[in-house]
Amino acid sequence: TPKTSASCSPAPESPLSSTEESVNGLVGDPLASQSSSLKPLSEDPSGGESQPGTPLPLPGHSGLSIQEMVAMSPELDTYAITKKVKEVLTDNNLGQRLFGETILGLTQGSVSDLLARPKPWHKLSLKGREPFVRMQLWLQDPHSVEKLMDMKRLEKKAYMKRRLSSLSDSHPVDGGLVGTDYVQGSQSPGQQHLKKPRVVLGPEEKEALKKAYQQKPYPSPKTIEELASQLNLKTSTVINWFHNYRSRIRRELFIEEIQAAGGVVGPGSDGGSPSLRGSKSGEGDSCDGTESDGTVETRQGLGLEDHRGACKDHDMEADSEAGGSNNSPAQIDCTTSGLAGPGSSCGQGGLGLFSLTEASSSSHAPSTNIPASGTARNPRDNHLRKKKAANLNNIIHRLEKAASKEDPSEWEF
DNA sequence: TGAAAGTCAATATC
DNA sequence: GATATTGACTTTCA
Repeated sequence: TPKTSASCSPAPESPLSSTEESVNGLVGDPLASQSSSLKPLSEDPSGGESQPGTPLPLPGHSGLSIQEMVAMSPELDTYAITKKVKEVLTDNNLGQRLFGETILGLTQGSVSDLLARPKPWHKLSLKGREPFVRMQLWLQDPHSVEKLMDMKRLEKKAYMKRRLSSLSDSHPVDGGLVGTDYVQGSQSPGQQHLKKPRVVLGPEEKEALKKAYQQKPYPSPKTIEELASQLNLKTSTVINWFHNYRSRIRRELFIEEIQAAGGVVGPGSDGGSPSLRGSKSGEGDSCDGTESDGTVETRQGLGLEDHRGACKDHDMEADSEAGGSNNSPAQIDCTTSGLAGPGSSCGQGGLGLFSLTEASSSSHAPSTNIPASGTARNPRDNHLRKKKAANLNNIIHRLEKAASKEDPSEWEF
């Protein structure tokens, strides 16, 4: 399946060894031949306002759909691609919105997210790879910037035109109840119903949720309900928050791994051995890896009382390592999780498991005996160190759990 | 069926 | 005004 191949396949495609190669060196690449066939930017009769979700149709000459192209694509260096795209956009004063809507068929927020936190190729599903293939094609198109500039001009022209006509009509084009006032979708005004107001969690609520997450990245329904009632939130909000937080922490860690590896993304460079990667059940676990209790931590997790002894009380915003790494995203800092007892000290036995990461980030502490509260030269080093420690601890914990089961079929990773 | 992935779009921030 | 963040939702997948 796409997902399986994305996360577990040994990357059959030829790996790209460097940023430059991956961005510019696609000679012989199936996609390279498509580069010049990138569809000219549609000259939208409506005034150049393309919509997300209706990206430019793809290169026509081969008759390949984007899905087919994605499937055919060799492994791309997503980090290098986004870096290059950001560069080009900045250099040419092109906005994310225009780029997203025109080239990728995505909204500005999605583009921002994608450019800031690209996931490694092998972690992406086919769908997730699509924007990167589009970006790659765009970068390869010698007229890409030119076309986008044209589009920008067209948009500006259309905007001015509308402004003018609205002024002459003396009623604002943007007036009325379009867009933000109504639920997504284009109902006629009569059918429109008011949007649900966006929930904005307060700092205390976020803090409490983070603490709860540190204790249990996968809270039981009971825990969720307790959290919801104590924070006066809907359970769906709490559930969504956990989903989003897990997902975003995971992505943060991808980035960190990439950066720790020197910005080169290749098979394995995200620091995960395939055997450890992509294990759903193993990804991000609770402190004890079970859902058995789910009661005690709730009150503590809400920050209603100090629980520094249980899980480290640190700012998840600044160091989201509690989510673990891409190996097992949700981790608890081993220094305080209570798991770092005898036999599970941070780093012990983890050398091999982290050899890839460590090898590529020699400036960091050795993978063994990672200090609890890092003495790293800068917060980033410290952050990374803690993250690795947490990751190691989690792996050790799983190994211990597995070892405690006699029947190998019961082993859980 | 639950979790992850992917995305939208409102809102915050720069 | 552009970009970043994030709650909510849909789709995909195991």
